[in-house]
Amino acid sequence: MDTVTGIFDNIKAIQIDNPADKIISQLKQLVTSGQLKPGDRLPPERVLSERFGVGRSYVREAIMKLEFYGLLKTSPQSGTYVAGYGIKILDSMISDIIKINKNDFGALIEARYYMELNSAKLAAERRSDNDILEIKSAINDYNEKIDKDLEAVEEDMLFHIKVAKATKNSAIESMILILAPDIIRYKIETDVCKRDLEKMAVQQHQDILDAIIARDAKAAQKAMAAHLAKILEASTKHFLNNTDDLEY
Amino acid sequence: MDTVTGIFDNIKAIQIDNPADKIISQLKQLVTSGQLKPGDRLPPERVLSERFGVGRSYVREAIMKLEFYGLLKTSPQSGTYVAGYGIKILDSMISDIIKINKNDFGALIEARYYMELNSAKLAAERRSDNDILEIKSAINDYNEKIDKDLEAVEEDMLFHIKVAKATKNSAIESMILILAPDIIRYKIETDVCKRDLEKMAVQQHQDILDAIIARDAKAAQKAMAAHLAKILEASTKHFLNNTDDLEY
DNA sequence: AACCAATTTTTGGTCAACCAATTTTTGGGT
DNA sequence: ACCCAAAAATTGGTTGACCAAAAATTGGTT
Repeated sequence: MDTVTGIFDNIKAIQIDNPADKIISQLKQLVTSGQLKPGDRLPPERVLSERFGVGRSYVREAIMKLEFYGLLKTSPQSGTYVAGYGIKILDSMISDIIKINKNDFGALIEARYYMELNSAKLAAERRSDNDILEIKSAINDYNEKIDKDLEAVEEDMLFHIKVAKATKNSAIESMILILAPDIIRYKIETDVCKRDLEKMAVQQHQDILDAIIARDAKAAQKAMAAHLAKILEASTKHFLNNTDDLEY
Repeated sequence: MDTVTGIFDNIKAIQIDNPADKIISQLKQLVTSGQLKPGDRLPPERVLSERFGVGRSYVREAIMKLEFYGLLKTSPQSGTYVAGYGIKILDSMISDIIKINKNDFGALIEARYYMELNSAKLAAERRSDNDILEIKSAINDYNEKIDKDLEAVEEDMLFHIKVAKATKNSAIESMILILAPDIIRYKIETDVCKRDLEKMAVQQHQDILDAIIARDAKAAQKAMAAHLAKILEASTKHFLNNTDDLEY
């Protein structure tokens, strides 16, 4: 036995969590325990870092994260304040923030599916002429790749992003954007887009575009549903789903 | 003239943007100019901070942000790498990330509307018995506040969050969560929820719950649409909307 | 020439010190 | 007692320095 590493091999795995997330947990506890009430000012960053036994960087990171979700508001030379939301909702939201970005693919694909249905619908209602041009361009890029028998996952995603842009709703656009990378990763990893499916997509994209051009919201939604049906079906088997009813 | 401040009053206002966002812009330029190709390793943080003339903290903040959206991946003692996505989509996504979180309320409310319709539907399909209990509890909290003639914006939001939890889809839950604070702010600022609307909500919440208990997806969706109709209508006047078709 | 172990360098991770603006305290003047 | 300006303390903002781990280099052995 030249080394003793074998014994400790599976020790280090614990404590993988980001320090910032642990700080968020601690802050949550401060809120739930009543030590930190809505509207209160947080202790100074220095105090927090000392009390939590961690560098100030992590405290700031945690605060930034919480601020991103609207739970904290920090004013430059004044302090950081808790949103005036009420303890119950604060508690609930902090809990969810911690487990955010640990989504399973099934949930991601499904969320995207519903999001995109609405995206297509609203795009059809509100698209400008320039939107049409951009979507056409994205379709062309996709088709070129397919013609050359190349992978075109990103070009497909870009098409969807352009459609989302046409909705003129920045919130919806942002959401589809947030989902995009995971979707791409999923598609590539699971090879859910077989060659024949990609060929079919050429026509499906065109159908969606045609409906958007015609400002036919219902047709656009239906075409999008058809386009996404396969990937939804393949990825949400763990949900008790019934995809045959398409009227959302 | 005791002071000369008057002259400089409107000088400082420029340069309001977060330094991190400017770094993201610069990184975007590196990508578009071809100096940084997909899959490449970024220059070390120190180099970037020097080249951009800014502290390393901001570089790290920008990288963290980009990493959150899946565009970068940083490995502890190795380096930060660009996602292998293709220049066009990278460019498009970075652009959108910069303008994220600057959503107008109209977009927010609308996005939430569609999200919640699906939330209600999926909740009806997948709710557990415990979900029912939690939703009931949220409804009770809301009703108590209303009975006492108190504001109950947060309690209402909590109801919606509980419904979202019942979907068992963490992605959808997260999205509703992200939208929640802005919605609350909007409601409070615009006083869109008049007293009579809040009274109506008591019954509407119950309708939604009943549909969820009955596992009637369509009814749940419809009830949710009715519940959100007013606020949607009030906030999306700048969109050319037709809210009378409820089949999403 | 090829391989491998020891060493050096480079990397992101972490922390502590400094800065400017704000707020609070102080103390002299009225 | 009150007021107001000056100084001290406190705040988040910003920067640079140190750490351990990983990668690259080196140099000797086969």
